Amino acid sequence: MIQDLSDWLGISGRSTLEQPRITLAILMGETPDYKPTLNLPKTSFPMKANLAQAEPATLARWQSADIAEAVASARAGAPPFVFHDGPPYANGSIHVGHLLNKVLKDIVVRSVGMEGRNCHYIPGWDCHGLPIEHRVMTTLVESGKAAKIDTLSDDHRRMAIRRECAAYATKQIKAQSTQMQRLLTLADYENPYFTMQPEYEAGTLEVFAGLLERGFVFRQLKPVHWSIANQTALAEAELEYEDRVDPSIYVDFEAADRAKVDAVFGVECECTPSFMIWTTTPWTLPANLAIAVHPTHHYALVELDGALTVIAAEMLAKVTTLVGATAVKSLATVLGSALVGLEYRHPFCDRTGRIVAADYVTMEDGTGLVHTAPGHGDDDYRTGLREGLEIYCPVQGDGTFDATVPQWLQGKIVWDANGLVVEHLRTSGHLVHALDFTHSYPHDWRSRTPVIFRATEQWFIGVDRPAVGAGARTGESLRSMAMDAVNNSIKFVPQWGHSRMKGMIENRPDWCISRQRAWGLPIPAFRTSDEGIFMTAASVRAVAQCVRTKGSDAWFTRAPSELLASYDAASDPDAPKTLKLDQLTKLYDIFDVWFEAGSSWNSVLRHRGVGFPSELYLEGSDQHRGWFQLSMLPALGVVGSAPFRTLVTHGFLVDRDGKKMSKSAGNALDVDVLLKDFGAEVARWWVSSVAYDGDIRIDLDYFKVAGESYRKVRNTLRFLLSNLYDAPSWSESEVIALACASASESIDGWLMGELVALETEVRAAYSDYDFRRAHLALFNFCNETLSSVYCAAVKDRLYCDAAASPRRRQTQAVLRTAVEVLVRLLAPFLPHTAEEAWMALRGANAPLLFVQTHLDLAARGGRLTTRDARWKDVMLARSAVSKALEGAKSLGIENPLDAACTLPDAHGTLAPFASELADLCGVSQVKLDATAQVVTIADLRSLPRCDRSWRRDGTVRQRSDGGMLCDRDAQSVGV
RNA sequence: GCGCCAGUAGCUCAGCUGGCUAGAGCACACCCCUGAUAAGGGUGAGGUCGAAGGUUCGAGUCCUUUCUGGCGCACCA
Repeated sequence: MIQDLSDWLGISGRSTLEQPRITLAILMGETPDYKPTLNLPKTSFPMKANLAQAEPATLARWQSADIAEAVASARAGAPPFVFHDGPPYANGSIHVGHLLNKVLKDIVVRSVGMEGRNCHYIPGWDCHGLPIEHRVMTTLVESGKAAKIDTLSDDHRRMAIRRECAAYATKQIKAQSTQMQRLLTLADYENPYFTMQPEYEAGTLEVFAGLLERGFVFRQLKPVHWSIANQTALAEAELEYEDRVDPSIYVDFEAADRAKVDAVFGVECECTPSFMIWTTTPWTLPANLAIAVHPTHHYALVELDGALTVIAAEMLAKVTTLVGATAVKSLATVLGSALVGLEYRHPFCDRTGRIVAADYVTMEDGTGLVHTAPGHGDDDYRTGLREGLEIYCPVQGDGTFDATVPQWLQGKIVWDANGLVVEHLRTSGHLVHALDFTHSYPHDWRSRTPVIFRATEQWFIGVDRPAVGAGARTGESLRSMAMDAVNNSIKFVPQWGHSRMKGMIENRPDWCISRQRAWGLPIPAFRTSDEGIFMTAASVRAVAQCVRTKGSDAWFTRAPSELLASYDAASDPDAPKTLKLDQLTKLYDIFDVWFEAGSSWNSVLRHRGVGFPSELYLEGSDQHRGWFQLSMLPALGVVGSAPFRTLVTHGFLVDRDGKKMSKSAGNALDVDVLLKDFGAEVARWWVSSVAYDGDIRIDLDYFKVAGESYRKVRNTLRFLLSNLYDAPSWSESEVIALACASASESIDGWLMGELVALETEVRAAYSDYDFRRAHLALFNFCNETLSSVYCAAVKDRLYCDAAASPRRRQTQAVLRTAVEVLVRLLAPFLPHTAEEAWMALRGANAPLLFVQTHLDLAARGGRLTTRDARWKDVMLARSAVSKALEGAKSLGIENPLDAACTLPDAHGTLAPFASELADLCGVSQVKLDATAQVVTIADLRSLPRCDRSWRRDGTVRQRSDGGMLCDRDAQSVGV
């Protein structure tokens, strides 16, 4: 609604449009140029961030000034915040997952530091293990060195490999460290921890000694992939799957007691029935101890060409066709569970086995009755453990049978045994059918020979064994302690981590901690002269002492007596009575790398005096099963409590379609490219914006978005800084006091209220690890509160008021306070940019931003600590004006300074703000009207425009210098 | 197959214990400014809330099933 100008002014009779005096200047056609008289913005803080070049410079400055050390000493006496880095594996270039993880951690380190806490963050690396050994071995094989190494003695061979691995790991760590520092992360990179450091290894052995002492450690048979050619256990990564032809045989196992089978099926058999099994590894039959059936599938007793056989009902047709049976008659059917407990006679070993139930039995291949040899299969092994069967493995390391099998098999190698077994079964009448079967079969990646599954002795940490001896929580098992910790003492962020980890702990099996490799920390066990095992808590501690100074290489280069130099059998209650140290020989199992990483709370937090427990562990959600759990179990066993109070997990990065990232799929983003194209700050800004608790989509486009948003924040900072070039050099407390003294009804007062709220909100979000919330609050504050509202409103007074006018100075005090607050709040996300702004504000010799703490305006702001609720109406009025102005454009009022507006103010709520409304709405004049219903716009284009402020506020007239100026500008210029 | 999680405008996300016409930012369209200018401002158009059932006076919000995707585990005798 547009009113006539004279109506609006309410001065229709008396015109303010006086005939201006015609000055000489105007006669001469000269208009004074007022631009030089304005206080236009000026700053050294550039609009263009140029991050790809500027960040490395900042980094170099930080490194040469050792800011990690500077921050540490500044916080020396402050309350500690213990935060512990989970060690990434020292292999390969860092990927975007590392970027996410390390930046999130750095945000914690820096935000906690800004709160004044002392956070000594030590970065770590996981160094041992198969991926490195595998990679090194591949190189050695390719270069032909492996053959030479193989000719060395065991200790020398292992040392040769270990030296290569250590060199490789060291190189990887160096490269990764550089990349992580390039992400502008703040950590003690001068003193990182590596799991291969001697002191670290000693710390790991101490943990192991503690577990041994509490009775959690035991040795037991377990099937592993075994290379006959190399006489070693192999890990999954060392296997290559190739097609292989094996005999596929169907075998009848005769029931031990006909009457019991009769009873189960409710029929009377005329001859002894059999259970038909299927296998493609006939050589494992000598180790058969059981037959597994599925408890809820149906099994039929059938007459097959005169013989009675039990077979899964579902498999009947398939099997009879295959074996070519002509007369098939099903006599009765029962559930698998009914068969459980029945016994059968082993076809060629003098013993009986029994039927057991197993859920993993499928109806895809075979007969639905699964040959079970606990010494030769993982499933079989678990079934065996559950059923209390012996983990029987008659096959020796060289692939031959021992003396426990029938004589015709003794000493035969398993591959020859296949044929022998088949022939034997054929002769004895147990073989129902045999054919060749081609399947994918694991092979040793080095010798290219097929591997076998063979039970070997391994070390375990039992999760259900009660703690024994003196110490915390005697009688409790690791599982029960872990359940207690998960349920009662650990805080999970996000919350669902609780149920996830609980489920995992409920189900986890005993922890197999031994590996048969060279690149790792040896399990310091010895073999005694009478073939026993010697390893006690005290002996492990003695070896730990040796390792502390000489490293774990000592195990390979020293004699047992040297390794046990500090061991005193007399004072070791667990020492075997007949112990003869000089007759010990070393065993060569190494620790699962998870055990090493899982001991970091001891090797790093306790040994280096950082503090225990850690306030926080922060890793990807895969670590619920990994590092979190495998750190918690040893700590519970040794200390009785978890090594962390809070677990924060982040999800995994997926591509824009939600698909997993992988190099092979070609959807992986290269960190170096991101840093080059966007800079670490934009990457960090993106990380801070992400909802990290679930899957995180990542794409170049999202970095573009983050870059835009970063620029917005940067430009807002720039605007603030650029209007402070001539501000008095207030001290921090002076400027805060001045800013906080802003009148509640002033734009400055409003901004101060918003600023206090922002500081409170962002700090709370940081402490909740809700970085996204902090990010959004900061962005909205810069984008909306500052850029769109405050800066726009305050421009006029900053540019046009006399430089030293109280009103302008007041606003400058608020601007300065806003920068002080923002720079601190932004520092955890954007350390480089925040510091850049900080130095633009305080000069290059300013004290280090990262040793500052938050201003804590809420505690210092007096009446501004809460927002003034009256501003809500003012802001509503402001947006109503925006809309009205939009409508006025069609009438030719395109520039808001050409407009005046009337605001309805029935209850006088706007009245106290009257003097600020024109600036706030960006128009030349505002009038309040108690009777108006809607905002109305008036066209001021026929009023003279101030040459300096471009406003048409009704006071514009020609001044002594010949220019058309409003009162305020005339005063500013002094005419 | 099992456990945990997610699925709301083109994109990233808010929507608490179920209740007015489902919100924000970005992107987009149109416009303004040219004294934050390889900047700044305004307005606007975008959604059958993965799908199907159910509970309820009423569901994006609760229950069941299902689809898609992620993490972890198990499995191929």
